[in-house]
Amino acid sequence: MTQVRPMRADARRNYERLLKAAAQAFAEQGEGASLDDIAKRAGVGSGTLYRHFPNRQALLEAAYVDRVEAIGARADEIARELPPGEALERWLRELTEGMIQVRGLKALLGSAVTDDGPAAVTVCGTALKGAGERLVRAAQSEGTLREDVEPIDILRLAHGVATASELAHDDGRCVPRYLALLTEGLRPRG
Amino acid sequence: MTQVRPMRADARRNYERLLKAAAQAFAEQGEGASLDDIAKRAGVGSGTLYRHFPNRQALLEAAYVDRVEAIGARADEIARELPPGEALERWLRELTEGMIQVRGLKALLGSAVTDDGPAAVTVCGTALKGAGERLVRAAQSEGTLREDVEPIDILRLAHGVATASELAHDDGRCVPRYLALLTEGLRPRG
DNA sequence: ACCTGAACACCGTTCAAGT
DNA sequence: ACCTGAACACCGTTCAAGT
Repeated sequence: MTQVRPMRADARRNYERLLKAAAQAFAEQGEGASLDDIAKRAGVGSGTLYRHFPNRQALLEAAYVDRVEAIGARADEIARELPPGEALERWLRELTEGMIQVRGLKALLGSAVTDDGPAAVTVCGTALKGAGERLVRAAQSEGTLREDVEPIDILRLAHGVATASELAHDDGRCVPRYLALLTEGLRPRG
Repeated sequence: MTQVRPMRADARRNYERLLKAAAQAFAEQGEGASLDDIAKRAGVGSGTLYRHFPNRQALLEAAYVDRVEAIGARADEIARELPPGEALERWLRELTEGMIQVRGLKALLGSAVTDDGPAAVTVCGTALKGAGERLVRAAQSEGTLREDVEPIDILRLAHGVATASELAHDDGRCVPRYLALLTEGLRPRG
C-alpha cells in the first residue's frame, strides 16, 4: 500500500479551490471549459493546475466524483423502494437526465465506461459499474431483463440515449420516450 | 432562384483540392482535423479555405455529401429488395456501421439531424430524413414499426447506438447487438 | 515541496496587400 | 474576383526561477 502523505497546507487549499472553480466552469461551459480560465478563477498559476491534475479528464473526474457517487448510491435507494425491473428503469432515467442537465457529466461518464486500454479503471467507472451490476442482476433473476446483457452495456446505452436526446435540443423532453424504447428492447423475449 | 455564376477557374480548382484534402484529413484524424493543415495539404492559403467554407461544419458537409447521399440512395435499393421492416433494420445497420467506420461521419450526421434553430436544414439532413421517411412509413403501414415514431427519432437513435458502440472500442462489433435491442423496442406492442 | 508565470507550440479566424 | 500569408487572439503544456 502506498502511504499518502498529507498535502502541504497551501497545496491542499489550492487543490480545493481548483475543484470548486472547475465544477463551476464545467457546469457553465461544458467539458470544454478553458483550463487556463479555471486556474485563473481559482487564483492559481496554470502550472499548479497541471501539478494536481495531469489532464482535463482527471480534473473533470475529481470535480464530479461526489455527484457520480451520489448517482451510484441512488441505485441502492431505488432498489429498496421498487421491484428490480422498475428500479433499473428508474435509475436509468435519473442517470440519463443527469447527463443532460449537468453539463460535462455526459462526457465524464462516457469516458468512465470506455474500454480504453488496461488503465480504464476510473473511480467513476467502477462506482457506476458496481451500481449497475446490482440492479442488472436483480432484474435478471426476476426475469424482467434479458440474460445476454451486461451492466456495461446498460451504461453505454444510457450514454447513447442521452446523446440521441441531446440532438433534439429540447432539454431532455424526449428522454422518457427514448428510454421507453430501450427498456422495451431490454425485456426478455417471451 | 439565385443564379449561380460559375466559379473562376482557379477558384474551382482550389475548391476541389480543398474537398479532397478535407476528406482525407477527416478520414485520418476525425472531425477535429486541423483546418490549417487541410489548407496546407491542398496547397492553398488558409484564407481561401474560409472563403469557400465559412466553418468546419460546412467543410465537413461538403467533403462528405456524396457519401451521405449514397447512404440515402441505399435506402431505396434496400426497400426494393426486402420487406419494409427488414429494410429499415438493414438500412439502420449500414448507417450505423458507416458512422463508426468513416471517421467524422458520425459528427456530421449528428449535426445534420440536430434541431438547431431555424437554419438547421442541411443537405445531408434532408437527404437522410427523406430516406428515413420512406422506410419508416412503409414499415408502419406494414405494422412492424410503432406508430408513435418519427423518422427523425430513428436517425437520432441510430446516432445514439453508434455513440454507445464507440464506447466499447471494438470497431463496431457490438453494433448488431445494440441495434437488435433498439429494433426490438421499436416493434409495435402486441 | 510547491507555486508562479513566462515561453512555446498549435490552432482558428481575419484582413491588408497583391494578382 | 480571388488568393496569400502575416497578424491576432486563444488555448494547452512545460519548465526555469522563486519561496
